[in-house]
Amino acid sequence: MMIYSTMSGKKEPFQPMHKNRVNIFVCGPTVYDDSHIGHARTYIAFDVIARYLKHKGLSVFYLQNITDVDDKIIQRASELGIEPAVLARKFERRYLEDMRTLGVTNVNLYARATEHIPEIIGQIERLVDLGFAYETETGVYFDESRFEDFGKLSHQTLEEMERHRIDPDPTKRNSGDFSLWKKREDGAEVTWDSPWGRGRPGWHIEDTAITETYFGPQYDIHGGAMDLIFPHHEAEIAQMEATSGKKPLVRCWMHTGFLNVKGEKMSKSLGNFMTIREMLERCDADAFRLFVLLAHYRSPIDFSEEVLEQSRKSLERIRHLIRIIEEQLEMPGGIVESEEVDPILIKAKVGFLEAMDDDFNTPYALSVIFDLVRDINRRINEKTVSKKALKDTKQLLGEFGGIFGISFSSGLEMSAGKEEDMTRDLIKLMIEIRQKLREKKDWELADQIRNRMKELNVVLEDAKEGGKYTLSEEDCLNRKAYNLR
RNA sequence: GCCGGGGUGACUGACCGGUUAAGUGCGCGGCUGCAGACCGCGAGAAUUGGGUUCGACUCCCAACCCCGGCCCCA
Repeated sequence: MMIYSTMSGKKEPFQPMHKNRVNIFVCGPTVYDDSHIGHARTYIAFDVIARYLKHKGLSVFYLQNITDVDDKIIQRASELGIEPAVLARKFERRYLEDMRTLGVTNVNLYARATEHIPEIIGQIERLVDLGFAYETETGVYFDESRFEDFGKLSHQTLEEMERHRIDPDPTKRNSGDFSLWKKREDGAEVTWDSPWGRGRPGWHIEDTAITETYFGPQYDIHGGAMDLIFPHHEAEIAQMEATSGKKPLVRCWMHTGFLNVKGEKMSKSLGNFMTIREMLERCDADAFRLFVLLAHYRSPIDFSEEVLEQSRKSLERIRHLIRIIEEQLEMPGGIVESEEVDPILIKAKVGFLEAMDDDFNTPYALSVIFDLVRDINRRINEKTVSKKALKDTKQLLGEFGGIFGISFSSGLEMSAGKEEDMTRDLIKLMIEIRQKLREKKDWELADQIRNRMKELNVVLEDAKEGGKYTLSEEDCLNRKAYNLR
């Protein structure tokens, strides 16, 4: 399996450090507000990566931090006149709800920064003892000039990075030195005791404190979006490699591309964002997952209603085949019987695995799925497919869906409450009546029924034997004009 | 300025030095009373200029353009 690493700038064979075990850490959110769909893109991508690694038989431990102490949280909380911790817990809960709705279910442990303060302090102490960090009146800083590898991830030199820093703290030795501990005597803020007085952790230290706690000084994969490469990940490398003396901190650095709107990065500051919640009000989570997977994880993707709608229709195409297969399987006989595994299925399976093994090429894997769908559709029409092959197809699509975290199943047999049972019976009644009318060639009345039903979101489809129906789903982001920006 | 990622058909978006990517949309045909779904066929592509090559969307060089990072950010 090949994975692209930001460090080397190319695809490298992936070998876990410990036999079958993969330790993966992905930078989590700062919980001061609802997450937007750009965050969702990254977390869906890594969810699928974790799912695939598991599918390969690896034992995956997926760790994510929750930044629950930070300037933005403190600021937002004071604006709202509530405790920072209350604010952080609220948005952490909402974030976790969003992830569950999106099917992002493979994180083994969410680690809060505030629950690792002793580990953070311990790591800073070691850095100070080793001479990589120093204390000033304002806090404790990492001395980048002491760490010669600084810049190796973002491929920059120290001099290059020192330019254009905005208002460096005057007590720092080098303008690029970053904060490990911020001294804060102010009683209103969130603070902890430390060897350097009361204060709170700097930006980067929580991640290495957390990963060291659960993984040790080295692990397999570190993920995040591209904007974290510098300075955040660079700082993590400096902190941990300086502390432990062991290199590299991680074997493989993986970074996702942005979700853009009209070519620009979606972000809070630009105001062009849509929260996950807003999106989910209008769109099936599975359609959004497909939208994300239709592009490679490292490529930027441009979000628009139109493309999301295209994704929804593409998903329908797959689901429709499953529906057809289920119908076919219920029909007695009439189809060629065979016990052989169909070559079409082998081709699909091999193609899918090859695509995923090649740096998680989900767009290509999807094209393999669509090829399979087309091939099976054709064979169903030609009546040259065995029931076994249909069962296998359904099973295989289920397997692919499981890796993508997308339900490809038809959705027709949803929870059947009494009312839904009755609705179904009523629809079937209408189909029967229409059938009689059609036999009498009363097209006008038959069409009228079909049109009226369609207005009620029940789409009737005529077929030789009777007829069938689907409940049409709302367009992803239908009608309601939703203005981005 | 430095670093990184890009420029592919109407839209989204991959692979690969020579063979159809794929999806959506569109056109034609089939099936249909019609429609839908489905099937078949089809149109349509590679920012520009050089170079390497028998042959380049794919490699190299240059130019142009876009996006991102360098304070915070998935």
